Amino acid sequence: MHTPAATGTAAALIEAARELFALHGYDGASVRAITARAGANLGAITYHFGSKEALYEAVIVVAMSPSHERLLGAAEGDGPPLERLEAAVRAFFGFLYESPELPRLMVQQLTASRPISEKVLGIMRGNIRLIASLVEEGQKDGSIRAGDPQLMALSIGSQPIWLSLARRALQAGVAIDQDDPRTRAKLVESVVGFVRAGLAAHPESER
Amino acid sequence: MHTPAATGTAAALIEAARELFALHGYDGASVRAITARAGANLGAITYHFGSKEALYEAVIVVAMSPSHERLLGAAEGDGPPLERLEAAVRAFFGFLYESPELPRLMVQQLTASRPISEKVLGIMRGNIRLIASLVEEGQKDGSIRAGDPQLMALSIGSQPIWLSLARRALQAGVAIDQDDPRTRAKLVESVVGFVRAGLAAHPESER
DNA sequence: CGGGCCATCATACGAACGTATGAAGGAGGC
DNA sequence: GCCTCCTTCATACGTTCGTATGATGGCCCG
Repeated sequence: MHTPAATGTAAALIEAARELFALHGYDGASVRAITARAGANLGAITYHFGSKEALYEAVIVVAMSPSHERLLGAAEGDGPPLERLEAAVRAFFGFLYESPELPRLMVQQLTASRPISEKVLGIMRGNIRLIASLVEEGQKDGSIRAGDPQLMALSIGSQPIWLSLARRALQAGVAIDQDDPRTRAKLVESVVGFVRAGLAAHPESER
Repeated sequence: MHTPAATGTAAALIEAARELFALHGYDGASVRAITARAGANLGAITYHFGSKEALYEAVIVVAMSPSHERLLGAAEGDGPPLERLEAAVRAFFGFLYESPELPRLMVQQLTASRPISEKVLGIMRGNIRLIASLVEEGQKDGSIRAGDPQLMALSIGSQPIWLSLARRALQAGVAIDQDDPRTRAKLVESVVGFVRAGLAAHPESER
């Protein structure tokens, strides 16, 4: 019933909630902790959003929304589809690096018991379609091998998402520290190379 | 301090906890709900495991442990490394299909704020090393292109894990229903094809 | 200047949480 | 038959949860 938009307090609540939801999960992030971090009163969530649940929905929609524009920005251009796909992978990595909380929020939505928000599904669908259409374009001009474009898009998207999700585990488990720019660049380029090789129709030697 | 092993009640608690933790997260699954589902008394968790936290640790270790043996079973053999890698991908998919709760439990561990259990890290590390060593073998005999084997292993593993995690979202969002065996087989084979293409050194035509 | 409105505040309420406690049950050894 | 130990049981404790309530503050418009 509320459309709180972006007053100072509401925006601060969304930001604090994004951090705490990502860190501790929906149930693990208490209304008291969120309002305290936002510098707001305990009743602020109820007042601005109606309930904790509604705040969560607002948080994830706000966090996911920019991803599609980022992908779009990387995908447009006049280069060959394969190159634009590589740019999209790099852009997606970049976006996830800037929004490290997003994969955690997404995965909570995907694995929770309640139904997935229609807005979240819509954004996800749009991103998959965008990548799939690039693949299709490459298949038409012969630069990308045959195969279901949608499934290929999923193979592509899996890698940035999961590698961002597992950041802490990779650091602790196999000493891959994505906070180090050089390490991160290596990782990104490895994935880009894997995607390029996985898609390319002609087995031309690379680089 | 307890080493509960597998008495009836303790095993039932682990099973019920695995289901509820996967469904609702650590904080979302209450001790009361778990014990009720296991048909045990409210105090059973404290008695057998000492605390809810210790039960959680037991659950995830028990769930992850078989994965390494499954991968090992698929990876050994005398075929070419690329074929054994494909078998490993298929086996990993199969394992995740039989243990749909596992990715959810894993991702909770990876994204929570508390440190990741050393046992979980150990199993993960073992799986990555196994795949990486297969890649390395293929690079030595020239069948797999150059590149960091560990990073390539991460690209490979990302796909089964994330696609299992996103199962519900893929069903609701892009109508890919992994419960349908034919759909699932298509998905698995698409990933296997992507991995093969992503690794292969010689661009020989496939199939 | 005064009344209306929106935002923030302290505080309270009932419910659910994880854990602690001590009694009751029940099979096995002497 | 009784004593012992392991397990299960009902119940209670203190804490924290999300939300509700009514008072208080400050700004704008008439």
